[in-house]
Amino acid sequence: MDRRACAAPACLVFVHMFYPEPVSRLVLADLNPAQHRAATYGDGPLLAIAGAGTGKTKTLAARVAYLIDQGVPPERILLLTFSRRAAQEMLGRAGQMVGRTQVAKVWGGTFHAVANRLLRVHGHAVGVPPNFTVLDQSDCADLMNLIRTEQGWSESKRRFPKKDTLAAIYSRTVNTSIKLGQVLETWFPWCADDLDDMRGVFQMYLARKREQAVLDYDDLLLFWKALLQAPQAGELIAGSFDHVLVDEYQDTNALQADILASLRRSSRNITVVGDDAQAIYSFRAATVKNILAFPERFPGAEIVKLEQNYRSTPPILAVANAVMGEARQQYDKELWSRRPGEARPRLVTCLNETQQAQVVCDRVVEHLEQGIPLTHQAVLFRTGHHSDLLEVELTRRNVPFVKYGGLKFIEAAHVKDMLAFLRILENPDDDLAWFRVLQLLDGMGPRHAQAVLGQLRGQHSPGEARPNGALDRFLAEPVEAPVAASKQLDELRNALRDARSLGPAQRVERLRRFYDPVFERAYDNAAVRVRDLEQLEQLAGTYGTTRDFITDLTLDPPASTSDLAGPPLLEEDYLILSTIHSAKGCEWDVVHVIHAADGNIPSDMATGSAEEIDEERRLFYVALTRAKDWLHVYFPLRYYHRRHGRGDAHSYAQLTRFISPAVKAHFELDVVYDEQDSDALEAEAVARTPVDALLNQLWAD
DNA sequence: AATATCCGTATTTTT
DNA sequence: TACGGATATT
Repeated sequence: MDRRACAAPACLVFVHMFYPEPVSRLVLADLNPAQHRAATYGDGPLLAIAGAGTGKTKTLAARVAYLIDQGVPPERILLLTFSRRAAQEMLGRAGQMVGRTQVAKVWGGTFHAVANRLLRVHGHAVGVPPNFTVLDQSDCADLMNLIRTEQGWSESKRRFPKKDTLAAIYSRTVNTSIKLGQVLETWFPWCADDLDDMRGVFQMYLARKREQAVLDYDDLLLFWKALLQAPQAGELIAGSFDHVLVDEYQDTNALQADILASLRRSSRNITVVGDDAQAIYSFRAATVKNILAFPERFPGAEIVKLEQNYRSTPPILAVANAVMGEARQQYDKELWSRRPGEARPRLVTCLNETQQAQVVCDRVVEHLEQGIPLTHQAVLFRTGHHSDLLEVELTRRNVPFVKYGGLKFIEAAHVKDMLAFLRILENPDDDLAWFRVLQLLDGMGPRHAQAVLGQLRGQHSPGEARPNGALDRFLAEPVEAPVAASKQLDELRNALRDARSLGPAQRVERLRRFYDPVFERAYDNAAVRVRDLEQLEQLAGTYGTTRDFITDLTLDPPASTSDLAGPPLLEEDYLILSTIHSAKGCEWDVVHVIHAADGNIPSDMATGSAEEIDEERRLFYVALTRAKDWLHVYFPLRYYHRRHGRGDAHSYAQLTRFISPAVKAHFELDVVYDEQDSDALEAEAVARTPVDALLNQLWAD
């Protein structure tokens, strides 16, 4: 049946009379009044404030389905999400309502992925060639470092910001659209003296990127914005979407808000969904202002609030609400739930990190025996390495797990190497890729690599269009290089020559024949890493072009190595370990939050300002609200310092400040160590220093 | 003189 | 993983 024929509601009723049940009816019957209002809102701007677990995904999915059902062509719907996973989830659900083939045409993905897609087609309008390659954050930092070194800053006596700081400052400036001087003053005051020199570095950074046809993450957004302002292309792109929907709007930045405004110059159909209480990405220049100012930027916006929580039991919500109730800024919503379940969240005080790891393992297994599979349980923590000890313990006990966040597949040196080969083939002007590849050869350090690169580029002064042909030149004529490298240089030449005419998977295969021997000498645990390369090769096989393969890999990197693993592994049951940031939008039956100590949550790195602490509080809130039925929060009393071989240097932790006495009252308090241990510990603490004794009293209650 | 190599140490969160 | 600093190698 052709649903697109029935555009008007009256027509739906008509269909209802003659067909068993029109799809949109089925969908909407399931929604509460607020969700229904959001899903079926007509034309014009719509702001949905959706608290944690209030069925946001369901509502947005229903809205997509509803729009399609109303006759909006799916390819004229743009759904911007925070991650690829979120887009897939939402479109998957919408697909169940109106059919997969329809939904497959919807433009869905992250801002960056959509920008990439548009720029491949329309980039010429803003001077972006279609074969551009994308720099990830560490590539940017590397490029900054290259310039930094060339400028002599690495040998200079004067302190000058390091590459990561430079990249962070640059990105912050771009994403906030604030002048460099003010950015330094506000967020990097210790670098304020370097303003002028930094300006020079950034100018060179820009010039380099342009001549190499590479874009960094920020460029994707900047050029998308520019594209929208270009006379013809802008009109064309803005006009090609009837509806724009944005998820997690609280975590978008000024640049993204500008893009949306440009995108909606004529049509006013825009839906944004978000929760100001869950804003946790200000370090990426996201600003809650976007969501707060939405009604002003899009006058006449309808505001819908989703407050009924379907995820968590009342006792879990009570804790979460109590934590947010003590926030400086008050949020005018409070979640409530009708879900059955009385199990109170548990606050587990452990002696130390080791015991914490053991108790977490114990409880995970208890829940497993109770019938809750590992995949329905998650351990959440503030930073990637917080799970180190736990990982060891889980491995020891043969509990399989998958870790999200932390060190990613794409950041592994050998994966970056392979990607660099592919980047050369895709975009021979990508000097960063050349630089990396050349240094893999024997006797080739930064100096020689630079020299070879100079030869490949030919005589060329900055700013001047370069003759296309670093790769052609490399394949055609020998280069001057250290003797030690000459044999490998020939092999590299052959590998690149052969690979050029092959498809993605065959390319990786051919390049590996060159790379594997190099790599086995370069890295110690080569055996483990080889598996990654095999997986990379396999993954490449699922792509039609190398271009798609490598951009996808940089824009939506697999969150964990197991993302790449084949079906057999995925069918197994495994525990989820995740940073709280990566846990956004997810939910589990059982959630274990570990390291709930001040210094970890809030992180020591983020206690500089009241705003930062507020964000840490929201982060803790996000962690708590991931739990459906059981919530365990763990707190180790004692932290050992980095082992220097001697003694047992340690310090005493304080329970996170976000669990105040009032909040604590909502918890079931678990003591998992002997009273004796605790007494001994206390005595020791008292004896050690008066300061520790004071601290000790603070949590002694 | 220019690189390569080894060692110890620190590292927030991510598109 | 990347760095700074030291030493070894060409």
